[in-house]
Amino acid sequence: MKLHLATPADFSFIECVNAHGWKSLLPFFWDADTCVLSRVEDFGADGVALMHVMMNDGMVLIETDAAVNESDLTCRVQRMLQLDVLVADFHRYCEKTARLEHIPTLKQGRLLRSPSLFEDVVKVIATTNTTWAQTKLMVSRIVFSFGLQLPSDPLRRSFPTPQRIADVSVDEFAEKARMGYRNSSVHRIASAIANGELDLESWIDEGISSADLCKRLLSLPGIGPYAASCLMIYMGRYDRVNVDSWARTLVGKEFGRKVTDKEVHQFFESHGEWKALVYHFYQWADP
DNA sequence: TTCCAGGGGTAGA
DNA sequence: TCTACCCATGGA
Repeated sequence: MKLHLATPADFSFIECVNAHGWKSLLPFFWDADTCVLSRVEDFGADGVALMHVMMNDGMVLIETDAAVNESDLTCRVQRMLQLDVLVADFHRYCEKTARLEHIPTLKQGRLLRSPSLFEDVVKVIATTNTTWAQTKLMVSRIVFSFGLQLPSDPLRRSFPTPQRIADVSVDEFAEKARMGYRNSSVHRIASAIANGELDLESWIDEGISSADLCKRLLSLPGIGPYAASCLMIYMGRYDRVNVDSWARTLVGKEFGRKVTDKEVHQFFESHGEWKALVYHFYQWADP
């Protein structure tokens, strides 16, 4: 089936997909030559389908290899591409701020995210204290071990639901996912969702303050300041910078010396509610 | 062997 | 609030 979605004038599909590394984590597959983003998606009662997302005549075109619920499909793609996230105010701020002028021109500001907050949480945990190569391996092991097979190509699988992970013991999960000390965090979160103790997805649309949202995210096992700030970016909250080793490197170059996390935060302090996006799309003098 | 990578959790000061 | 230490994993 085919479906078209209208996009805001300040939306760029390419910039959204390329904004960070998520396009390289299964079940996402990004074909840079054709500019088609695809992934296997578990539509529950509608089954497992292969989804292709691309631009067509200024609109987002979604193609699936099986009939699925149109409303469900639309919601998932809108979340993936942050079509519901407003960036106009951020672009206006960038227009009058040094080293940010390129952002509205390129229509940057949206970041590819997973169809569910659960998947984003698991993937962010998989980025902590490890290399990007290891992150990709951890995520691919989760997908291949616990995701559902695509009927037309059993080698491709969906990202598992919390229930699929909760259905196995933490030892079995650890043996297959090999996420090190992160195993128990992921399994605990999946189990809490599966048994009804935790309703992660409801956090997305709740109109709570950034401070309260941050507290909630920090209450999750395996989620610390860095991970919480990353997840807040995906939820349209940019007032906390996700200080990582790359941020310390870049700000350290600006200062010409090693910097503390506090100094990295201070470096972005003047950008107020846009701090995290500024870090993400900042034009560094010597990257 | 040792270090460390897109940190988190904890204890102690 | 800060520092120090340990935490699995796997590549360099």
